[in-house]
Amino acid sequence: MLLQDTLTRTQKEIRPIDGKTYRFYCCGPTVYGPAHIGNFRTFVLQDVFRRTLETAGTPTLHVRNITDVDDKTIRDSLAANLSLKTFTNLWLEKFHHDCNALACLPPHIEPSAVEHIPQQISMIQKLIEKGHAYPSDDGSVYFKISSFPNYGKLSHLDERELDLGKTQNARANSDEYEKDSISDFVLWKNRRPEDGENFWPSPWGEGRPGWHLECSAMIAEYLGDSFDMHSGGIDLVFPHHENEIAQSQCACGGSFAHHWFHITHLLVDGGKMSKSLGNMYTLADLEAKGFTPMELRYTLIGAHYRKPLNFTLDSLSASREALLKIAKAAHKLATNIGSETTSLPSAEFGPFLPAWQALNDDLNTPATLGCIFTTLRETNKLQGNEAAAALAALNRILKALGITLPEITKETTEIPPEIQQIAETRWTARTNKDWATSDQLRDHLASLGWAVKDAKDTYELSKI
RNA sequence: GGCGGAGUCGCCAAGUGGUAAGGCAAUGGUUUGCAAAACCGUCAUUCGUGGGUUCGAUUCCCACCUCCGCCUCCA
Repeated sequence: MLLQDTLTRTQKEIRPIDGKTYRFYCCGPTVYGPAHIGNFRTFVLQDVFRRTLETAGTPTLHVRNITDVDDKTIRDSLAANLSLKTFTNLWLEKFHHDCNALACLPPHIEPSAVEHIPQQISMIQKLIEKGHAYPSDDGSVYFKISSFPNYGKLSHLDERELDLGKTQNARANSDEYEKDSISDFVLWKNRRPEDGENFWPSPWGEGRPGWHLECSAMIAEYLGDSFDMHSGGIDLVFPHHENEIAQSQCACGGSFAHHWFHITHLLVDGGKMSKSLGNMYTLADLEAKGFTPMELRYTLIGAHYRKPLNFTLDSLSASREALLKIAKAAHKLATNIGSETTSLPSAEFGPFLPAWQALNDDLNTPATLGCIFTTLRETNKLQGNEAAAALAALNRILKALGITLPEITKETTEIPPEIQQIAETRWTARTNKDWATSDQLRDHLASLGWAVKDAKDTYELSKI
């Protein structure tokens, strides 16, 4: 498959370096609160990427960290009067629940930052030894950007005019950590009162690791100095990923990530999602409004990953109908297969080849969905083996997208006897062409929360 | 200010130097006593504005307008 690479700004073929397993790292959540739909856009797209590779027959090694020690987790755990571990576990559990509901495959390795502090300390030591980092008087350690000429390649710093002077003044006025150059970033933070009991011993005194370092240390541990891909939200390009490159290449050598895959942020109602605007949705929020996780997933893959996705509640309703439409078409195919089908489901994409090609063309999920509907119209009349092949192909595509279809078989809900009684009475009236009574009873049923649909020789009751 | 992105039907959203996918909504028909459901159709001479290049541009170039994101923590 072809995929855009942030560093080179070109589309590159996705192929494992070692020719076997595609090994990639995703920046995971900071577990200090519920993940919102913006977070999940990133995780869902990464999941589609992985599923597409695996569908094509390439095994993957998916590593995604948990950031469970940083400013926010410490601040909020103290505010909640819980230990850091207890606090972050709470949100980690919630995160796993949401991921599962959204059909995101669990990463093969999910390292916790707080459990890799020794690795982080040894990486800092290596950086100091090689002259890429320096301790300050207060016991913090900084990365020396001037020691890494390649700094800024990913975010194309040379093309930007970073007003470092302005930033410097702002920092100088606050009693922030000391550093030689304003752009130097912290690797190890000295112990401070507001950290409570959350500090660890180090050669530079008690303190805790800097955020950027966590990922570098865990990557070195599980993927080594060179691996296939690094992925995350677009906001992480600078400075987070830039800093990771600097730390990792200086400490370990190697080429670090061969491909950078960044997912653009989603917008809500055309603007930024924020708590103050009240449009920061979590999965639980949407479920409370009656939507399903799958409807959210469908919505999240409804726009190309490099374009802003304008999320609205209406789009969730549209997704619901669209999913239903696919489900009905799939059901029709299944019905059309009949009993005389002899061919085994093939591994080919058959009539759904255009959909598969779109997916492999820079992960164009919206085009893929479009192709599915177009093809579905043509497969509508297929029978027997052809229907079987089409259905198998459709299922392969849906699996790559991580989409599961809603049940369209009639749910056998319990019908209360009194409701059944009214319906019977109405049916009798209807059979006698007593339309007035029939319609009146239909309205009555509706007011009781039941819809009645007439067929030729029978009727159907369903809850509204 | 710098960097990056976006402006395509009421909404969401692909795409392309050769005459605009798809979904939702809407709407017509078949069906129905009427509905609902289902099925079959219809639905952008037009792609922010103004120029330019071209046989031809929505697609390339220039200018402008509007919007969004980043440059501090952020998926």
